Amino acid sequence: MPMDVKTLCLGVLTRGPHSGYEIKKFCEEGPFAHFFDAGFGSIYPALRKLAQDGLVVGDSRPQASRPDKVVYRLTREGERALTDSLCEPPALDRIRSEFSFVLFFAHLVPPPLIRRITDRRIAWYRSQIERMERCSQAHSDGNSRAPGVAFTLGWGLAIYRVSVQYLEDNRDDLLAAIEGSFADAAD
Amino acid sequence: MPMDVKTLCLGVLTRGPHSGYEIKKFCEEGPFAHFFDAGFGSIYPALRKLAQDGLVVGDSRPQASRPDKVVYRLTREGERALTDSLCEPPALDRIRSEFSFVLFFAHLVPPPLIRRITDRRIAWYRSQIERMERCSQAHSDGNSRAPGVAFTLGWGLAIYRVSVQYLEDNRDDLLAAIEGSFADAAD
DNA sequence: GGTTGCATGTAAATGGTTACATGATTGT
DNA sequence: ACAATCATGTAACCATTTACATGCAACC
Repeated sequence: MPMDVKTLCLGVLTRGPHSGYEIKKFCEEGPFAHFFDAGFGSIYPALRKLAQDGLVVGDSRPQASRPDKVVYRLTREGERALTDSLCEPPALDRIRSEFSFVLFFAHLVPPPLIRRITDRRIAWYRSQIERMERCSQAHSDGNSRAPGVAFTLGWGLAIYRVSVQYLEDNRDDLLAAIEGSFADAAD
Repeated sequence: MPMDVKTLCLGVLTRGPHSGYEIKKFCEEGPFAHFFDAGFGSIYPALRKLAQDGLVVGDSRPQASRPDKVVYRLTREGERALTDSLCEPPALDRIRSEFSFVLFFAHLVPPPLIRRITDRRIAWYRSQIERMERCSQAHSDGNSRAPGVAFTLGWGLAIYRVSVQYLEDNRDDLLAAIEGSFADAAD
């Protein structure tokens, strides 16, 4: 088992029992929203499969006027499976950045569009940085049981900050450079 | 067409006619080896599909004692399709980092293993930084036709450098922190 | 009255990886 | 002798995305 949504679920469940919905939330707002993301369409089947394999147990809690909430928790086998896969040599990161792709070919795109998407991306990074800082504060007091949480948060913050810095420092130069070449290309 | 291997191929081919093999090379060693990667099993079918759709043309060049080399070049329609997809609002980056995942759960992994994989990762980043610096020099002279190339390279370098920095600065603290908790967990 | 949040799930389609198949040449 | 580089491709499998389906409660 390399790193798929199943392993993600096992990981989240080490932090306590949760439903599929909550796992999704964790991927969006939690401390590692940055390097892993999954949709309902992959989380629910993953949990079901894990339950079949005995790595998690689902506890169905009936709710008024809502589908039953199914809270999953790790079994011994599940813990084992997770630690086993954590001990396997991690593969290289897979990054698929459409934004970088567009910037790479910036000379083929109208400059105002480059400006717009760059500004948007900077704003998005800023919002993420804020979220991560809040998250960081929430984790700083007490919870030293999982030092990796703060570690990866700090790393993500470092990357996001340097990215904002870089984009702000170099955006205008890039725009100036393509302003000429894009005009040429549109002959 | 969002960003898939087909779009990647179109992008590479703006820099001149190339074979599938060369496109793969470009993904490994070229200036954006960092944010996109694809295997032969996806590149060859992608090129074939693009050829069917008239976005590229393949020119088969017989070679002695080797399979024919098929050199593809963009058509007008292909250029058009690329610029169209470049103008679509880029999706958020998808990152899948097994390494970060392991560090997040560092307290569940034997500390020596954490040290080993972290050292390895730092070494890998270093090698990538060197490669990118070489790449950057190669691109600095003359080639200002595509300013986005240097821009994305610089961005990648900034991220890799800050990552090495962060990992080196915080690795020992992380190890010290888990040394205690891992011993506890293994009761 | 419309949107957001809670809460689960399925089915089809897409897209990509992995493993296989072939084979000469060059370097260690 | 063995590995790596060049060179293409297919087929099976796997994982994930997307779209669909349902429906109440709370807020604006």
